[in-house]
Amino acid sequence: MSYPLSTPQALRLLHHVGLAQVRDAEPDLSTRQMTIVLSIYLEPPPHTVRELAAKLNVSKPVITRALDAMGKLGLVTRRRDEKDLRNVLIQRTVAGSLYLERLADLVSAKSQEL
Amino acid sequence: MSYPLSTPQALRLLHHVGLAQVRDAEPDLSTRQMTIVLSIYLEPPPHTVRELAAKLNVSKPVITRALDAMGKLGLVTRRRDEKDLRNVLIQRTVAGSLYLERLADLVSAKSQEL
DNA sequence: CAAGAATGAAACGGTTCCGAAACAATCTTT
DNA sequence: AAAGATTGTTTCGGAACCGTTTCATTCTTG
Repeated sequence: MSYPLSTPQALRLLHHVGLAQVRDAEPDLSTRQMTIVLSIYLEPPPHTVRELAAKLNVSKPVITRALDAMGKLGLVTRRRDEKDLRNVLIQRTVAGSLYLERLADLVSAKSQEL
Repeated sequence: MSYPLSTPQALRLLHHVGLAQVRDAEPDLSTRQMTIVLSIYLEPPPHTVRELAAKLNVSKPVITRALDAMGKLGLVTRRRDEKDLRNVLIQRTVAGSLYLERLADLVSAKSQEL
């Protein structure tokens, strides 16, 4: 349980996270990509292209391409659904978990110091 | 003063903010652009291209182009420094303040509910 | 089993972004 | 005043992303 962040505290938190992302030469994810990864890791599976497209209010190709890019980074994987071969099930990876864990620690640490 | 956010809470917070950004058809800022705006509004002026480039660890053209884009959106303005005409002073705008205020309210509200 | 619906991916053209190098304007140094 | 340094912008080719349309595959329905 935590008290709400004040408005300036909220902005400083976002600033800090952004700075860390930008400064590291890491290929930093776009806002869309980041939101997609978070959806996959925070909400219960199974995840499909169609579902994510609907939830984010974007077209399906946007999701497909984001998955291509993030798959190349090893943050997610795709597997065909054996129950319905039209579906593609999006799966988590160890690398993706580590990535988000580091990110969360960053946010958590900064919010503590505000 | 607030207790630190737990790691999953921190990720949910980022997820929520990302979702709001992506769903609104608003031309959503890139991570770099967002970080630049936050730097301009959170840290004391004056702000120059050179200073921002150094702080974000990116090249100067990156800043120039981001300022072009965000200037078009009305989030920032540029003015030449009269003391040293080589410098460009980056300035805040009303629209930019409103934009960040809405964003901060979003973060603040969500952090409260976690 | 044939026709239509659904799913995800690929193709296409246009826009935006990037890094590196080159540039114009201004200041500083000698 | 001339040479060099500094600042921000522009240019260039290449890469990434977007929205729309089209496609291949698979399922569902009549």
